[in-house]
Amino acid sequence: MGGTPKAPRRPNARGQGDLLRAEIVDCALRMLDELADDEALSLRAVARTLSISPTSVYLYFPDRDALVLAAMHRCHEELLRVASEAAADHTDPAARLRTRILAQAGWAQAHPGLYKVMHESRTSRRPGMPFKKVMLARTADAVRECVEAGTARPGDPLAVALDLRAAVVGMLSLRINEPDLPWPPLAEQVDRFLDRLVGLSPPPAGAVS
Amino acid sequence: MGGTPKAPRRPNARGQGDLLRAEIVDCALRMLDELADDEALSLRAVARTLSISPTSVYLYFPDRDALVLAAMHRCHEELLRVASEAAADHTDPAARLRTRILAQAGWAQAHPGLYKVMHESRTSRRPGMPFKKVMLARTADAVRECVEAGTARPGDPLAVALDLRAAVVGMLSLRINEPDLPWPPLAEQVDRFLDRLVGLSPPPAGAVS
DNA sequence: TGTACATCAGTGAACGCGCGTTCACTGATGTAC
DNA sequence: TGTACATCAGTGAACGCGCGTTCACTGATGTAC
Repeated sequence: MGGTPKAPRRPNARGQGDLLRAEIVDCALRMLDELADDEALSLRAVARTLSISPTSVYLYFPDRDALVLAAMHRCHEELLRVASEAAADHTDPAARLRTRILAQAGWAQAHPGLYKVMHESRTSRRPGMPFKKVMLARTADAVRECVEAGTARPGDPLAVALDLRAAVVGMLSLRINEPDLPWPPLAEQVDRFLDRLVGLSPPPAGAVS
Repeated sequence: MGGTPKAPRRPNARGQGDLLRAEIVDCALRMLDELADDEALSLRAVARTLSISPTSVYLYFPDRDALVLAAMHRCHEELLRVASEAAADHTDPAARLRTRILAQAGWAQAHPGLYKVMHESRTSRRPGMPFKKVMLARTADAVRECVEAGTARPGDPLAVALDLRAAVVGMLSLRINEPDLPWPPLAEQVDRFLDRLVGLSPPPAGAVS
């Protein structure tokens, strides 16, 4: 995937031009996941993979940059959705926080390249990409719920969330960048962070791994 | 720095050819720190900055890749040296561990681009770059000293070091990539990680900020 | 029912750029005789 | 003391490549009359 061009294609039906736009974003996301580097993605490579002309991309995006931003925007939304959907399965605040973290971690392990692009790339630091800020705010909200429910150690939810996110982000980054280290099971390490940094007691039983 | 070429230069004296090699590595390191991306460094840009011909680089490195690896190798050694020198100032195991972590953090904040290149780049993941493994081993040794001295909570030093490094690496990565978040003072956050994750009591008094 | 025309989705050739790498070379300096 | 020569540090021109972007274009499909 990403290197081998698909078969030649027929133009989309009249009025269905935006289908190609979605395909371009899709393809860019797949390639970004493989490249793990937003600067390495080339508009021509995307076009080649889709068997379209490079100029066709300009029908939907003013330049290469806009394509990358569109891809990252979609990724951002999907990641927020994954975490929120996972949290919606639970009513207990502690389980909600834990599941949210595990969902993010699962997504990161499934899409390590995209994780790097979203968290570590130059483009992710640009204005208009408040990605990590939103993630932090969501984590802080989940921590606050736990504190208010009395299941977490009292404290400033934002400060606790900063500690927790640092630990989780670092763990994921190291697991991706240094997979050969003797990593414990992911859920076990996450639970230790929740216990030590948030003051959350270990969960009752099995959940998402 | 990095963009403006220096004045034209005279050839080094006979027998002093390796001086240029050192200058090339130096320059590559400065540019890597600015670029924060090993793939973005071009051999031609290095030559341009030093006012030498691109072909001169080939006198000392077989190709662009070898230049990048040489730069990262030097960076690796310097980072290890910084941490060890800082630790050598103390005999108390807890202070040694704390100072080591703070030295690494200080270096990362002084050289954010190089930090990213060393920790997050594609090149850093290649065989022959056991950079993060060595850092982890040093941290584990420092933790072991604390456990044996009874100043840290008993436990497997390697597992504790993995947790601690995850938190520290994530904190540094987030501080670099998302400087606008409401970060507490660095030493304060490090001490909290040492307390919660290692079981180390807070230190007596002031130290490196 | 036919026909002119607007609209739509997409193309092909060409541009200038910076890159890594190659090759044959220069000009100063030391050394053997 | 002179001179031929080897060695050394470094250069200049050229190559082919993939890139982002531009421009004028094609060919099918719907619509107004």
